[in-house]
Amino acid sequence: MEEETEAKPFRNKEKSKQKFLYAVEKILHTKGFSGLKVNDIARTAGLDKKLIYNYFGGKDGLIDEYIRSQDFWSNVKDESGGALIKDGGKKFSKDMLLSQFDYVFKNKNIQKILLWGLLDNRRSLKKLANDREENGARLFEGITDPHFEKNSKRYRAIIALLISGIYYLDIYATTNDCTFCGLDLKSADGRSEIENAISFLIDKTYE
Amino acid sequence: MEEETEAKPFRNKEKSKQKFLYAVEKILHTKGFSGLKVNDIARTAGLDKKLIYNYFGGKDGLIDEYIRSQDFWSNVKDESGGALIKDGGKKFSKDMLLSQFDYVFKNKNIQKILLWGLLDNRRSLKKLANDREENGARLFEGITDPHFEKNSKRYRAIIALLISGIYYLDIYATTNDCTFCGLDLKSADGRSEIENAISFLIDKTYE
DNA sequence: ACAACATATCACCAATTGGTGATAAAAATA
DNA sequence: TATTTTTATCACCAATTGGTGATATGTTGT
Repeated sequence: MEEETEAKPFRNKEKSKQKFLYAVEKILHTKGFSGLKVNDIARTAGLDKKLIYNYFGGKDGLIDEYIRSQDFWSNVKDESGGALIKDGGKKFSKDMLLSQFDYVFKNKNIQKILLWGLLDNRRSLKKLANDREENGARLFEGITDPHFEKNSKRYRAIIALLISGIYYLDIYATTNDCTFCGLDLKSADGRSEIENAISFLIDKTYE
Repeated sequence: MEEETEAKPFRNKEKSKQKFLYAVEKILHTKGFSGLKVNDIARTAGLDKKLIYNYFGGKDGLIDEYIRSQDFWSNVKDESGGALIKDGGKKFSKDMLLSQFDYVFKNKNIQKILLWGLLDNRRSLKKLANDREENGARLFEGITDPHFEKNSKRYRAIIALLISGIYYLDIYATTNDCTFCGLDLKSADGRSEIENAISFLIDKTYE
């Protein structure tokens, strides 16, 4: 059934590296952090563990490369072309928060990496944090800081609280069956309630 | 120097159990979750690991008991004696959130346990979650639900977001040097900015 | 004193961990 | 073809993991 063109080599370094990266993802998804053992990773990838040392310098190097391969902020884009500056970034903020709430809930890999950022502080995780900060800087310095003037820092604090709350609730909803403040964060009903709250708070902030 | 009364027995089951619980805390504090190995725990406690199996049934039992020993919500009390119902729980909500922001930041053990709630879902962690839910239920059902009526669920969602945000930011601040939304969450300045935001959002919610 | 019991230690186990040098097999090059 | 380089496997290592039965030592009651 799977007749491959024999032209491309059977042994392929890049393909093998990809297999390892995918193995990390798979184990992370099924067993969590504690399941990330070199032996397991190699077995999952269907390759010898020695290659992990040859190609990535060890388990840490492999994990670092996996983290770097996840492009977290790719879904947050300013699609309106700068026309929204007039509202002080209100619509952009709201859209960004709501899309993050949905994105992080669906993307379990990102959840794991966010958790990593709370457990460890690897070098590779700092790249992610810096990405977030740089991404935010564009919004803050360019749009909201001028709009809120004296209260610009309070606005940053509000966004920090909401982003963090969104992360936490999404991760909590995934690993936990329990409700949070009486809301079922897995149900469409509970989630739309959170969305309403986000929208409401942004509206009030811009009043 | 340490002349102890020879009356109390040198071998003491309860004292030994306490040593194990303290060892868990110590390791959690220094090495984190991954350092919690039976051998290390026993060595840290200065006792034989066999006792962990005798007294707690194993590592999991020990950890469960450690988690149960942490009384999370002890610091959240309604000290006003019901006189604050007239304001719809506004002051209580604000005080509760602000004190949690401070408490979780200072209490690193609680941070670890909160993280645990996002990683695992142990039985013992559900007790904590239930405590939080029951604690919240008193506030919601008794005070804020009647006050907000139709919007009672939105209020719950707002509190959920703020509590979660507070947890995340506190944990983030502890394990990370980086800023969050341009705010230094370790500095008094950055933290008071968050406090202002919490206060501001609650005010707006009650408007 | 003695036994009976609770408390704690020890020696040892199999399985798994991270890690490496020698070697095989495939590809590229000549 | 023969040679060299890259890619991958294998066998093996020491250290650590969780776990237990036999044993020692302290404590209590008679």
